[in-house]
Amino acid sequence: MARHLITSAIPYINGIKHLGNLVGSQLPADLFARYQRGRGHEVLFLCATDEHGTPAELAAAKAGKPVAEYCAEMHEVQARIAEGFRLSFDHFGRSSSQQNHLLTQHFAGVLAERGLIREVSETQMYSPTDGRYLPDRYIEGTCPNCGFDSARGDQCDNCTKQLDPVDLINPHSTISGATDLEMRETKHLYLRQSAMKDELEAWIDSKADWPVLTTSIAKKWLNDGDGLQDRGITRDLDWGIPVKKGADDWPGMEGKVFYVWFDAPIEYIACSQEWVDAGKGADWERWWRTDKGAQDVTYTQFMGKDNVPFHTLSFPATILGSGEPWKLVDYIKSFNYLNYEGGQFSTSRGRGVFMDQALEVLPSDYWRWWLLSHAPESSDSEFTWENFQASVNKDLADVLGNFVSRVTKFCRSKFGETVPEGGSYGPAEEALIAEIDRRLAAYTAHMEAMEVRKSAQELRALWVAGNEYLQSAAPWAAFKEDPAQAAAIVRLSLNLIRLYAVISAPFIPDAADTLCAALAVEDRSWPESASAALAALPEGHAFSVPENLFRKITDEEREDWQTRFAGIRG
RNA sequence: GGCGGAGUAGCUCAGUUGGUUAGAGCAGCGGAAUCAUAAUCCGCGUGUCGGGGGUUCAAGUCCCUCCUCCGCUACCA
Repeated sequence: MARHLITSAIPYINGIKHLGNLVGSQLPADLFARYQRGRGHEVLFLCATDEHGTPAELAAAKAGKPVAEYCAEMHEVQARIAEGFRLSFDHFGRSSSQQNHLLTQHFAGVLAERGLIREVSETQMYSPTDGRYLPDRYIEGTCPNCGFDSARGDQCDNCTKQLDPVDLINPHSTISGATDLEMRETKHLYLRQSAMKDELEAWIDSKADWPVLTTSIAKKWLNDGDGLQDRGITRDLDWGIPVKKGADDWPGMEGKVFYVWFDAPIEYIACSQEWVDAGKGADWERWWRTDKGAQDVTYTQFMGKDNVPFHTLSFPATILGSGEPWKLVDYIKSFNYLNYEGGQFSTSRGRGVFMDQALEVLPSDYWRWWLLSHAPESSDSEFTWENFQASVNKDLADVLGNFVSRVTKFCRSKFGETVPEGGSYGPAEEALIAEIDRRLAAYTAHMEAMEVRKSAQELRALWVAGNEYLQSAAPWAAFKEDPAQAAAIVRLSLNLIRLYAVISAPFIPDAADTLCAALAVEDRSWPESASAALAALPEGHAFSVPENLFRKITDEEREDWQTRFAGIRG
């Protein structure tokens, strides 16, 4: 039995994510986790909320709540929505957990001991009005290069020139509008990634099977300009993990916290400790420590392309730099972006469909199917309501749902609610079984390779094969001449439904559960061969006709949703 | 500007190491069937493979060049 450690990029705490975020990390990770569990492998699937940083503090302030309270509430909100989408995390943790505090401080201490952290004194914009240091992009002013009047402190959106906040003319805080900004000297810790460049590059180069998107981004950062740069891993903030050297204070770093992108990936590990402490597991080290049982673990990470640098470089630098036997990622599956009706999803402008809204409109299976079958793997892809309506109606309601309906109802009317006896399989049945065998192997191979769209395509083809068979076998015609023959056709078709339930579960878990319950299916193990799998329901096995699996989206609904989600949510 | 991705049928997309008349799903048109959620099944494709040039017996596929869109560009996360 193989062992799979699977993590999804952890969503940021300040608000509910849109469907683009979902399809870029959590959803494909869940697909893979469900598939591997279905195959009978041992899986630990982890996700968490990423809770630190300036945006979290500002969102809490805007909500008029202490940041700890705000994060706790938003964590609950995101956890409930994740359940709504049937994201099967073994644990949904928090980067603000006590476990992550200790582990992050541990890593910092070890890295310092090994000479991989240096202290840097630098100047940083401070806003007395806001009472905080401001990240570069929270400062706006006039671009000294092109005169654009809302250039951000890090880069001008108009002329794309990279800037330093001190270059801006008439700089002001985007939080308060305050103009009384001043440069203050402050000390920060930098992770000496540059010292690890060769080691990281050799590691990346050894990953020939990774998606081009993943390796090209990593190599760009490794070799761009002067090569991999050291990275600041602390911030002057109140909310975060206090800077400590292991269990000891860090002289000169009082009142500072670690930067979110230092502690967020470490939460992947801490999350497994939370999982144990929550009573859900017994041993986290056998997943993470190669000296304590993790040497046979396959670790796969899922993320959007914007997260790739942190997962290919910063986090591995932390792991490798520690010199300790932590499990490194084996495969990074990265995704492009999902666009919305000709533009981008926009959190700030409320453009597009957000996870909570999606569930208000339709059950999760509809969304899971569309999003996964259109996952932005090779390039950015686009959500349109028209495509969504057409795909869901055709694939789920017509091809799969109707197949279940016509088979079970025909059986009930002619033979009752038990798998009918009699008749035998002929050439048509053998041809079907051969086709299912072939397609099942292709489907399994695509799932194994995390080829999400191709998997969906092949799964759909398996559903279609059932309709083709049924149409040509025509049990409704056979019944008049040779009821035993009709019985054999129906028996095979009912077994097809059972097979569909089992293999479709990673995509549409609720429908799979409904089918398994209706057909009284006990054994949901992944089929190795079609002939065995299609004999699982024996003659005389009792079942019940399920409600229609999927309803259709009407034109009126589609039009209504199109206008409702065009912008400015709420 | 730099780096990366993309540009293939009305729409969404496949097209391994260059090799017969460039494919799938949807939509559209015609037909079959009537078990079923008016669902299903069968048949139907004259596409400048973004433009131009080149290599080759042979290019969607390799090289050069140009155009368009998108992402990243290290202090948002």
